[in-house]
Amino acid sequence: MDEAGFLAAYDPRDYPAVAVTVDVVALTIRDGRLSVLLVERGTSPFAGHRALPGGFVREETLEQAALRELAEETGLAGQVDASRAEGDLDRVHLEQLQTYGQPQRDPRMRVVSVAYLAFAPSLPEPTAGSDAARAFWVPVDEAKDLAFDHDEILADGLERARAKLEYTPLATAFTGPEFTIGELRQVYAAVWGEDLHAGNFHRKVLSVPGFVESTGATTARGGERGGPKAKLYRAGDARLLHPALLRPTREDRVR
Amino acid sequence: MDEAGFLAAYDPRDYPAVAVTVDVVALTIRDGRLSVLLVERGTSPFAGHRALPGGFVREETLEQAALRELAEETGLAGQVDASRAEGDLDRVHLEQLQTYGQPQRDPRMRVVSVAYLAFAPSLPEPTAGSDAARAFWVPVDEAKDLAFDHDEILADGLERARAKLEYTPLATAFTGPEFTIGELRQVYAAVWGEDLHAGNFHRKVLSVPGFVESTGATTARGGERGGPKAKLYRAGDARLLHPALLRPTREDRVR
DNA sequence: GCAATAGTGTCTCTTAGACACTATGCA
DNA sequence: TGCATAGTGTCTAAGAGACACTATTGC
Repeated sequence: MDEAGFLAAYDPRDYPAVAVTVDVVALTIRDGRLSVLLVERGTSPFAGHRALPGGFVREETLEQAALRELAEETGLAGQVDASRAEGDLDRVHLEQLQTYGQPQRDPRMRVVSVAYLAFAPSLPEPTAGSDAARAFWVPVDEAKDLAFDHDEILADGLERARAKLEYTPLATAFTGPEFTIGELRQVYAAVWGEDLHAGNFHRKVLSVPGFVESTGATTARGGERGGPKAKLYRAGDARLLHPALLRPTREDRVR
Repeated sequence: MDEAGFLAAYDPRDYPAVAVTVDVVALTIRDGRLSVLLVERGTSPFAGHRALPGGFVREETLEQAALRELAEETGLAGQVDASRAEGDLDRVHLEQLQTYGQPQRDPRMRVVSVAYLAFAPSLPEPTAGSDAARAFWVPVDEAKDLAFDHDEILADGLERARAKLEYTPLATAFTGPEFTIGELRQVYAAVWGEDLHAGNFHRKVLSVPGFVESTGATTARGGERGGPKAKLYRAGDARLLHPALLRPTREDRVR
């Protein structure tokens, strides 16, 4: 940016207008399935198609714009709306994903969209009757034929999420503040789409420094279909997993 | 983006103007040191400061904009300028880094900048007398006090580059089309800032499927200070290294 | 000859993962 | 009682890294 001689004589009106938006790939786990937040479009283009929630960037940071869109669509409060007591969005992990700027990605005008990726614990269904009535969670394998280039954005978000579970403790962003090792394993299974060996997973998680720390408590009762009470853990202070928790090897991913 | 009711009534002139630029973190290895391409700013703000090369996005993709800026600043030809026979930029690896959009990052107006990261083999110094006379390569540990938020962008680019060498074969983007294992090791040493054990590195590189493939040839002569002729390799077909080539562990990176 | 580098051999320690097993608690 | 789950033990194979060593070449 800001090439010296260029900007000196620059007037924004000399250039075709470019709009900047944010789109959010918000992931959660509902009923054991990895799901993404979608909205239904009412107007052309792509009327009737589903799309990622998003909107124009105002006088705010890009991250604030993403949080604002997320709060508006889910009907949940966050830092953005201090008037509500409960800050459900406070526990949401938000990171920038990638920026999409193909000239024709929006048929109306040049729109550059900064995509964000959010990991959320299981949130209530957006309440009907609110502004967010048209937003809903959809299992990711049923989220196809989205508007614009949102199929591609979603695919990029999913790949990022799957990779991040390998070397960061972000799986805990999908759980409540306290969780069992079994719940954590179900997060990995849902995101990666494959079951993991319970015993080996258990030992592995406890052996990675700072991944989880014990609360000392256990669940009030065992599993619905039997089994002992499980110990409860909370997220540890590690920001990276060392050694990492690698996905089961797929040779075809390599080439 | 494209929130339905929102866009229907949208007029770009209703919103404060936002400019979109690209900035490029172009890395190469010169004299064994990891170096970044910088330009000197002639005008306010930050007159006299060094900055990353970049400029406004025109009617082109974001990636084309980054390639164009890189070609303009280095004076090297690429796909962008088909009139030149040699496409030195063809062998440059380019990927999107991140997008920076803090409202006050440019004091004049709202500028959202999409940063790109480039890995280049050792390129000739930008020729004096050309348009690119004010661009130059600077060892990364001497690239400080850059204009705008370019210190942060450079730091993010370096961290990305270091991480990418671990699990991708992109180190070969810093070498010529044919290289020795020793040259490859020097790339890793320069980017990571630490020496690697020659023997173990050698065996490791050859053991990763698809990282490198033998050309059958050897260097014409041994090293300048003695040693046998080394076998020559070219990049293999792997896009990911499996198993990865991890950096020497630093516990302090984890928390 | 000397120094530097290419490339290989070998040993140890850690980790991933398969498999087996015990203990607990719900229906 | 039967079954699912929590959690642990044990074995094997692979990989990282330390160290040693030989071979080849420039000076």
